[in-house]
Amino acid sequence: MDKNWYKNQLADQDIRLTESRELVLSVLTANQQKHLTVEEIYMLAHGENPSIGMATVYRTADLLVKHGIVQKFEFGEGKARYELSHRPDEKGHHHHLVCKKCKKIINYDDFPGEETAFLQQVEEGLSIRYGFEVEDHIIQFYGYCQDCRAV
Amino acid sequence: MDKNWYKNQLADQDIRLTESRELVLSVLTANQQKHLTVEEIYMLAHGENPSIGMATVYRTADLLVKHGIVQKFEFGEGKARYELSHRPDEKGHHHHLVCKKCKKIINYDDFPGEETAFLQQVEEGLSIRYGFEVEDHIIQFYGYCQDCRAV
DNA sequence: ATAGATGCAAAAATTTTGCAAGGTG
DNA sequence: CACCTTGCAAAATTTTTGCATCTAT
Repeated sequence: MDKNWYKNQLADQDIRLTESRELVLSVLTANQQKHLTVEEIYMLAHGENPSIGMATVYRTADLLVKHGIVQKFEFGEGKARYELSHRPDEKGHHHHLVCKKCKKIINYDDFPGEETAFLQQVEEGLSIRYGFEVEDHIIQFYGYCQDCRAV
Repeated sequence: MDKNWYKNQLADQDIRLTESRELVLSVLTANQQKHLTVEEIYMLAHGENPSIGMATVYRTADLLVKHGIVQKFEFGEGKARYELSHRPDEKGHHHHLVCKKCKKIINYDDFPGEETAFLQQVEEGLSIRYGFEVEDHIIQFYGYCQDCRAV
């Protein structure tokens, strides 16, 4: 991925490119498979540039979510996690498995065909029946991972 | 639904049937389509029996979630919501649409065929490829509702 | 009788906000 | 230069916990 891929996206949406925002985006870009918490983003960003504050990370994350650049997830831990967004047809698009015992979060991306078919049907139906225009979705499976299931 | 349907479920899982738990379950039973917050459950329960405390509602909700009787949802509001669980093939099973503008949460349950097929394939695949045993899933669509889309 | 459940209040943890100062287009 | 953004600290919110008391089995 281009090191500065987000500059156009930001400019196009009238989001000022500030040092903090670049920093948050670079942290998320370097950890795309990791669903980071605000605290984790803050620590990583702070390591690069200690002048950044926690509130800015919260505000930046919200802003990027609102503009569709970042996706917010919650896994019942009492805090949110963030990842760069990937469209369903893009490389990098994935969903999550959450282990109820060890709380591990596993990414998976193995069912593109089935998912596309399912989503297409659902989104079409929602548009027709509810007048609802889907922009995004979250699919999570809860259960027991290989390690915890064995016990 | 039988007024006391949960008594057996609780007994079978060695959960003591206390007044508070009965109260929380009766509130959830009476509001099955409503994804209540803890505070809302507390207010309704407290109206019936003022001796119940907030901490008990938190503890009871957790307990019921752990035993699969209740499902916990998060919609990015900074607080959790709870509903009685319904298996995918059960009447009452539904998913949620969340409007990004007005924050309305809409239930939908009209895609049993597509969903069943999709879930079956995915859950089977997850079991084979990841050794992950699925117990539950969350599917949410984010976008704009009829009212907010119009603007 | 005994292990488990409850209420209350205090504490913890996460997220939000006000405001003066600084940065971006 | 006007407006937006930031950092800091304080505040607000939600959730968790300790402990003495009570309760279900």
